[in-house]
Amino acid sequence: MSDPLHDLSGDLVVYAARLVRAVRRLSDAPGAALRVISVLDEHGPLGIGELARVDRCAQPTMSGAVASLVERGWVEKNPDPEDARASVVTLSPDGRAELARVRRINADAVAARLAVLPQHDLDDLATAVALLRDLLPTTSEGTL
Amino acid sequence: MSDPLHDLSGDLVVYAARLVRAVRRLSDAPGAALRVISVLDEHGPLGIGELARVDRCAQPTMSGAVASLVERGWVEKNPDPEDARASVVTLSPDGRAELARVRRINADAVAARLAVLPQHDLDDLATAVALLRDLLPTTSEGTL
DNA sequence: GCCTATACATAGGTATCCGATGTAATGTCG
DNA sequence: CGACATTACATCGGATACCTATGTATAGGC
Repeated sequence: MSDPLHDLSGDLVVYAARLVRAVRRLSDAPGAALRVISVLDEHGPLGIGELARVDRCAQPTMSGAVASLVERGWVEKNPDPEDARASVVTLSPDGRAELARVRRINADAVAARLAVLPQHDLDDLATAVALLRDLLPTTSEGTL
Repeated sequence: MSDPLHDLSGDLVVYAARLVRAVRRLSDAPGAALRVISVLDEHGPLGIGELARVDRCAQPTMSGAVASLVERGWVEKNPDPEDARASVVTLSPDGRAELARVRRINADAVAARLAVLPQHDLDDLATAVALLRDLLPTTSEGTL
């Protein structure tokens, strides 16, 4: 009855969720905002709809998220020169700095904790990161 | 300037967050409710305050979460026989069934995805799960 | 019997999401 | 070229999930 692959897959989600929840409290920046600027950092300037698809949220949600990011000065929103309906959202220097700040906070916490866990070495960490990264399709849409 | 431990630690959080976000959409159950019944499943009956500490949320938040769980029939809330101020929250059979259902959905998705990733074997998954699990202190309170 | 600490509940506010719906620009097709 | 569907967003109304501040009742020390 016990299927190791299945059981471990379930555990992976549970522990990943708890890690994320613990780390989120370390910085006061809203999670939704961080996700958006993180996506912009990786993909470059994108429209509202594309951002929503990549972030797996509805388009109105992304409209609101981008509006609040503009208020914070973390992104710029300009009309698309090639399509008067569309917008182009660009990461600003302040947004890039904020992203770096939060990532550093997260990394500090995880790295410090790992340093006192002798049973896990750098290879284990690299393995975990590669597995989590590969689990999510970048563009296509599977069940995940 | 590049520190592999630090960089990988940051990436771990980013990819874990994306995995969790992707998986959350697979079931329609509220995430807060699932976390609470998951904690009850592991720890057994707990009071409101203890639940809040374990789940890293404020006590009023947990009061509300438990109230909605009682409405759904997933937990029972009874007065603590040894302390008239306190309550004891207990996982119900329906709650246990819901927990199993969502865990199965999550595990199915992750396992299916891993099955088509030849570069990751069961050992890699076990390594990742162990690392994520050990990252979080069970009771004490570090920076994580 | 006080007085403080503890276990919750309530009130009020913010952030984050959703679906439904409206608007304006784009592309298509006869 | 004009009707029409499609696309890219914005707005609205509402739900959920958090928070802080504050109130209430019981417990326990002296």
